[in-house]
Amino acid sequence: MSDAEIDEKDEFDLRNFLPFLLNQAAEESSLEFQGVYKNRYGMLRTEWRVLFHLGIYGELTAKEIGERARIHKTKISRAVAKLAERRFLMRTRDDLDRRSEKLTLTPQGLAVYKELREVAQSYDAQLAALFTNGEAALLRMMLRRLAKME
Amino acid sequence: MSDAEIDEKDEFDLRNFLPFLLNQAAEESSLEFQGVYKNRYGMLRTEWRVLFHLGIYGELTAKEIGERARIHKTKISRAVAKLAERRFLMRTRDDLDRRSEKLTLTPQGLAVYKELREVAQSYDAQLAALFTNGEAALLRMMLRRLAKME
DNA sequence: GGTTGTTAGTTACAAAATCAACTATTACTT
DNA sequence: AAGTAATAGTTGATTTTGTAACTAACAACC
Repeated sequence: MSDAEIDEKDEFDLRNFLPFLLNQAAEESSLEFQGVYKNRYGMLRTEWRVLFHLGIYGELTAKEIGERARIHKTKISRAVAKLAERRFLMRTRDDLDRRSEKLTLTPQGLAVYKELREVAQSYDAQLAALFTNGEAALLRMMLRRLAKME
Repeated sequence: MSDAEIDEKDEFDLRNFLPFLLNQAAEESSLEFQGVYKNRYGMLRTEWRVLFHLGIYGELTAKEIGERARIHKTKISRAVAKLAERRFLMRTRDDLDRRSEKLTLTPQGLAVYKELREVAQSYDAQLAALFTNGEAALLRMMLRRLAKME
């Protein structure tokens, strides 16, 4: 085997490449939770995110949700339309700026949010249980930094 | 404010929910690298992954790549077709099992892989520099566990 | 050796994401 | 106040993904 050929066998390991690892972990960890909101409520990923934002923070505009979760406005727009159609949220024009509308969950939307929150919390606990408390806390911190959320 | 209303203000924090955090971090961390393979080579995510698998491991079948990276066979099929069209890889029927074909990079494919690998390595280093060496190593380990890669 | 079941990979159709252009409203500039 | 630019959100066209059905080759069983 020549030196050139040895060179081909490189040491780069995909299984250590952070963007790849993050994607694999994100995809894998989304699966179980996705099963719930998708099969049980016919929801899409952006939809539960919007629902959660409203459930957690109360009244928000589409723009605000988009900024917080870094979701493009067309995605938000379509998710909001679907959630409104299913009577999970209500839109009211903002009288101070009539271009935007304030979004709030309906009682049904809130009920669904609360159910999903339960599932989310226990799933999160299940994932965190793979590590010690300190490790899990560190992981969350590191992910927030990678996500430029801090 | 009634107890019921106080109850609505819940302590669930999306910014700590692992599937959400993982997704945000994955998306954010993919951006810069995506810019390179997308703008420079008109490649899609699945395509660079296939390219990398072949660059790193040498000859593989579509099925093997799919298993290693947990990518669905239709995605692989299309990625392989595009890479073949651009002469980045070659397909040769496996004579022992003529259903499958062995995939290998062409010299051009290998050249592109090497360029992308450079970018990937320096980008990875840049991300890892957000943490201490020990933290980064722990992060990779935790992500592999979450991705069920170990 | 023919029937039935599996497997590798492709293709067709439906669902969803992306990108650009659009409407309506507000903000800025003069 | 008119004209221009900017912003919130929507819509339509294109691209990409996901799902299911398909072809071709192999395996197992009687």
